[in-house]
Amino acid sequence: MSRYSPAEIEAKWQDAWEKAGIFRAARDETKPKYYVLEMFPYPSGRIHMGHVRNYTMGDVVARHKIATGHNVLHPMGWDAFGMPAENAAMASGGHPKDWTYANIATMRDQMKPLGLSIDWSREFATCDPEYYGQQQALFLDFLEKGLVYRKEAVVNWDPVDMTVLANEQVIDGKGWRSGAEVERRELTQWFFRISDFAGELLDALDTLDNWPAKVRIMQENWIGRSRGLQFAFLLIDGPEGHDRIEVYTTRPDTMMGASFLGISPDHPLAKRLEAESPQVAAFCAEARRGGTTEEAIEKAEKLGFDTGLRVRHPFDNDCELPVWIANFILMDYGTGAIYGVPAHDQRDHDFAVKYGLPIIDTFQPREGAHDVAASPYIPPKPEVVRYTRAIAGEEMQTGAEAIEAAIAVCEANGVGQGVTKFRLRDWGLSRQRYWGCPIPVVHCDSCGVVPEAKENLPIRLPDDVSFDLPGNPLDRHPTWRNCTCPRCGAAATRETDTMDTFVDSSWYYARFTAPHAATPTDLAEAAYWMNVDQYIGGIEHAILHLLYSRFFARAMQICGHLPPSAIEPFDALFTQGMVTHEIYQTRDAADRPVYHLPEEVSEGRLADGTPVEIIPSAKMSKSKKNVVDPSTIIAQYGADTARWFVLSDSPPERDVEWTASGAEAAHRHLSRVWRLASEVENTPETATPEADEALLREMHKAIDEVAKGVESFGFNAAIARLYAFTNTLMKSQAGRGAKRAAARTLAQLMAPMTPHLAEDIWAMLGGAGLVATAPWPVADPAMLIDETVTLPIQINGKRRAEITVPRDMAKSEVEKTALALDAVQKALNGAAPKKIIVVPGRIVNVVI
RNA sequence: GCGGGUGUGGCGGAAUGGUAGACGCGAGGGUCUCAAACACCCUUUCCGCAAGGAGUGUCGGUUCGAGUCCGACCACCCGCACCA
Repeated sequence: MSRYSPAEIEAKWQDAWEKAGIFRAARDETKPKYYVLEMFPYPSGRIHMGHVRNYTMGDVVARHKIATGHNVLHPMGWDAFGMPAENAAMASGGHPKDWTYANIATMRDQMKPLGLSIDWSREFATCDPEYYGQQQALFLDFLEKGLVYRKEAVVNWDPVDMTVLANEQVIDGKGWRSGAEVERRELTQWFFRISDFAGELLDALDTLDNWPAKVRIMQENWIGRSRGLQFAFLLIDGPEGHDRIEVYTTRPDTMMGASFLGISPDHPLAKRLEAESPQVAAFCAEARRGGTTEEAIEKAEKLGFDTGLRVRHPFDNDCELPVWIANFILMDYGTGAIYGVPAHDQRDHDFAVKYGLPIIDTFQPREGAHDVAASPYIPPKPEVVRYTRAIAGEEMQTGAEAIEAAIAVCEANGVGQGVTKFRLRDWGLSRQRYWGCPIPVVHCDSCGVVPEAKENLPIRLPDDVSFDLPGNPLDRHPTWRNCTCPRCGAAATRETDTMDTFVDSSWYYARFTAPHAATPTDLAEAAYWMNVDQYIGGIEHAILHLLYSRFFARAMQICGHLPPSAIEPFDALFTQGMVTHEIYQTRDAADRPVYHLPEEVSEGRLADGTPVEIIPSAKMSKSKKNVVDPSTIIAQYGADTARWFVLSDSPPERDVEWTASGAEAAHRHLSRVWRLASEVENTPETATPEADEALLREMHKAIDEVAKGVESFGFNAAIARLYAFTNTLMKSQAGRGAKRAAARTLAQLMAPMTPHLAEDIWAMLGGAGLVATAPWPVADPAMLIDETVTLPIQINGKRRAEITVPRDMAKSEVEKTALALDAVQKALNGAAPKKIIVVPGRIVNVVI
């Protein structure tokens, strides 16, 4: 073989790794453990470049950790339940199970040629009964501990997917998957008690130092803690059973400015009135409809209905406030009722103006005036204000101080109490779908809802189902739901709802530590391997998956399935950018856009010569046809080229644009490296000691900088450094020994990124064993410091000259040398410099 | 509206407060070849023939020295959004 032949060497080395079993993980107390995990894929059909980028990053981390003496766990599996499988079944008449497992087989076959350091013996799919059976066991444990419960609730109903969605899965009033307008329905559903953990999940974010700040902030906002006062207004002549309205406010300091009371159309009082009055019913129907329609319209239109009822202000017996039903008040936040202070709140102001309600100023800024009739006065930042209608001090700093003072006064007067509320609500997990984990409970006429007995797990999905009708096939299955009550033995029916697929991905990381255990986890294995030291995936999971997983780790710990140390499952998180590509577009006869695959376009034209419009790079997507198939690239250039390219060019957290020229350049470079290595043995033995020394110094610098890049997710910088070192090596006049050492080190440094090429070179140059397990090279600090340094000479901060001097030359000597320069003398023009700054080894600045 | 982020050549991007533009792409020129492919070499921030000057979104500040720190602004991107 005389030229770089990736197809040959990649198969060869993958085989060698497999035979050596070096990626198989086992507990070993003598080594530090390292668990690296990439977010497991949904088996949608084929892998895409985004997967390649994600798994390559994880592989670089894993291989670097192996080389630095860690016991590495690097598993892979499949997030295999979900709607697309059912949709495919509905469209083509197949079975979701067949579709899913076929996709898994395809994608596994596509992934293996990438040469990832994965322990495939731990592979599982969440749709394997062995996995979801353990998930059912977890569910039963959660049920026993009160971590999951059943309640009737208004839920988000996706009319297209015909299932319920969690709040987190509703984006802009639309289903996260189907994009359909979400409706509100009242159903009895299962919920995880995640809101009980709201405070803890929020506080613990502070401990996640190695998570991106962005993700922590997003979770913080999502959990949404607020501090306020909850109290009641007494109703005057309210309907029977309604003598008070509870409200929650974060601004009790402005309570004296209240001019109306608003309740949600879903508030119990509103419902009571609705039953009595067709007018109220009509209004509430209108208001509810508005709740999920186009946001822009909703925002503009505030709708209110005066009930005619009145409440008494707790601090002013003479003050009576009207009770309105308003469309902007949400039943599921706070108490579903508010008091409006138009003078100090934009929303209340809009409402008051529209319906002619009073605007009562409760404080004014000390300087200047503000007409609250025109717009509400909201202090831009905490400032001292004078309360004209105060419940605490007359003069106070707005913000937290005023609010706490007002709460204290209210509590002292028996008006409510200070409370902390969260935006986060319980996680509804019931889905009216087939292709998910069955909820292991039965409904018994005499015993009610009964947990399934653990020995009956897994409750398997039936295979004989049809998808010719919308809705849940489990509901219409003739026999599957028939069972006996685990408690009384009478005939009973199974729950036909399945679990949200986010449940599956909320604990898979723990299952990987003992994928074949007869219980959800094996505590000894979990204690050894957890936490995940480095988790890598997309930012799109910043809230849903990562928040649910954090809840699950806590819940599993309560049930004894995880050790206390695993309360936060992911020590470090890295969110990688996407792979993008230009979009090639033409227009059809009706001027509609037609997209073309990159391989159909050459020099801006289709094969028939039609020019294409080039639309700037965007995330690869099948609909825009701006995709390249990893398997095609591997066949053309090899996996190492694909790996090298997705890591180069852009920082890993940012998007990287896939270009044909970039891929070719990557391949060209790898060919050059291979050729360079293959020619090292032809290098003459003799060379100058200076050339050898210079090359070895460069080698140590490369070791130092590449290691820093690899350790800090600076893969693009590490690769740039490797390019530079390769260029140096190619031009070097050093002798065979020095070149061999340098090339071998180059192989080691490249091994995390291009493992096959690295093995081949390593073997070629007589490296012992596999480079994958060879100890990572260590830079000699002495070799990082040069004997002479080139110092830029600045005059007033502008570079004007440079001098090359011995590294340890005395400051005074450097100063003297610099001052003697023509450029400096010319600038000084006979005068003495005001000041000379000498930073040893760095710079000289002459101030004139 | 609230929260967060990012602005550096034709492009992707490098730069512990110390030579801005590493490395790659693209472009231009050249060597090899009958020719091409492959490979290799040189140039490539801008203005200028040059000497030299300007330059990291804008305006200010701190500093001997600012892409980097501080303040204000502009632009773009992302997340959340009638949350009381």
